[in-house]
Amino acid sequence: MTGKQFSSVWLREPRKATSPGLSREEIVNAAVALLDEEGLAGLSMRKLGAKLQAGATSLYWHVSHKDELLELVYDQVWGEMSVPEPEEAGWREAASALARSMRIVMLRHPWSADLLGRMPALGPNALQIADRLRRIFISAGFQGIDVEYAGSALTAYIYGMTTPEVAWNTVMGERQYDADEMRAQVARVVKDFPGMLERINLDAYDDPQAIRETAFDFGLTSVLDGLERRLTT
Amino acid sequence: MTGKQFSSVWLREPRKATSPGLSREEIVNAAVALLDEEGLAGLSMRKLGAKLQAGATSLYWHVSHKDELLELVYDQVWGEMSVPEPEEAGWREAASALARSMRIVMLRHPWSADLLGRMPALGPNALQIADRLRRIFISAGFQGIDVEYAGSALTAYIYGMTTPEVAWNTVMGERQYDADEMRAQVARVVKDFPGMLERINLDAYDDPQAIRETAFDFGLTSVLDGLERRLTT
DNA sequence: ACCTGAACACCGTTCAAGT
DNA sequence: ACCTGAACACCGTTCAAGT
Repeated sequence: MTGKQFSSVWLREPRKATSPGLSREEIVNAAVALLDEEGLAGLSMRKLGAKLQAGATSLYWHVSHKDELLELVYDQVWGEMSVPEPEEAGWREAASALARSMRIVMLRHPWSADLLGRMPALGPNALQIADRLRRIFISAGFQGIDVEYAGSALTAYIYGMTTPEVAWNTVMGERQYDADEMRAQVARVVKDFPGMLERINLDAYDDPQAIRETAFDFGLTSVLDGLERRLTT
Repeated sequence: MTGKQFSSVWLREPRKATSPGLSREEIVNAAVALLDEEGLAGLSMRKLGAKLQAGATSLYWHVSHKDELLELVYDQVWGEMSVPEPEEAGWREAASALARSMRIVMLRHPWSADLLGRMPALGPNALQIADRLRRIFISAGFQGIDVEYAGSALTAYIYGMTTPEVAWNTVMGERQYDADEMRAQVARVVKDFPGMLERINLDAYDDPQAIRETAFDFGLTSVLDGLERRLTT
């Protein structure tokens, strides 16, 4: 309709990093802090302005709209991930490390789960990880476009798995629920599906932390095994 | 902080489905229509009220807040998915069908990608799919909590893969970009990573549709192979 | 039982104006 | 070059009041 042009902060020159006024770095750091404290819904241009002791609208000089700000903080998140050089560590080791690192960072910055997969990842940190990801599957022996397919499958698994975990933590963090009461409520709603009732008592509402980590590794091993199989056939 | 209680539309009795006034069904249908037209950001209580020829705040009688409305439309989406009975179709066939169906539905209702994995799925339709998912991996031979692990891995892959696809479509749908120009812009930003430059010309910006489907199937086969391997070791 | 309007406390963004 | 305040067009939600 409106004919909006494709745009990204990373496709235009940043404001000169000169001395006076707010720097991009200051803004991003304050934004990340605010996001960590109050979540994605808690980040408003007004609050961020206040945090920087500036007028709410001053930010629009450094950033053309809120989405650009989000692109900036998004890349900051990619910068927190650590992935070993695949040529040294071996591809499976590197892939596992990437997966676990991505999960940890998402759990540390719950709001990042809302950005992952929805926002162009063209920032320098994101590109660095993307390059390492590519080299992981190159060194595994994939060729041509399969390198990309394998990479997509891995990252899809990682954040597809971690997003619900983050959402769960967020809901649970706001109020400590009684495990038995939750079980009872879910049981009520699930009563028409007898097979699912048993399962409710299987998985512990009590220590989700450990279970979720096991679940993550279970799936990760499966994905890597499945990808490895593509190489031999 | 606020001590918010865990709550869900599905945990309390609905308003009586009596004759007068708005019905839950009317509301949900109108909401889905509005979402399809204008996306998640386009759904406001005010607009939905107007669409129903009602005051904006009338909705609060049927729904205690916007999140409950979203839970309702969310379950509607689950209702559009079709999964064969795993005991008849065989587990791999059923799993593939579920995956493809989920992807299609997400592409049809782009806003659903923003809800998946973030919202409790306790509605009747969601539970039905969850039950089928469970039976898929039961009939595959998984036992105990592994049934759940396998199910989580599969669904994580599906929406981890489809969410970026939906986001891409949304961005692209607003304006038709020139494929060559996009390539050039990405090339500029990626210039420090020589290995990635080649890749840009590999994957066609021209027919993403077909490529994305191939990518989806590639990863799906891998995930299923990897899960199958858990059974034999 | 169901709906209304006014009101409250917010949003992102634009823009003329200031220094 | 950088920042400001006022203003515009929105939000979700509450609540007293209506029928």
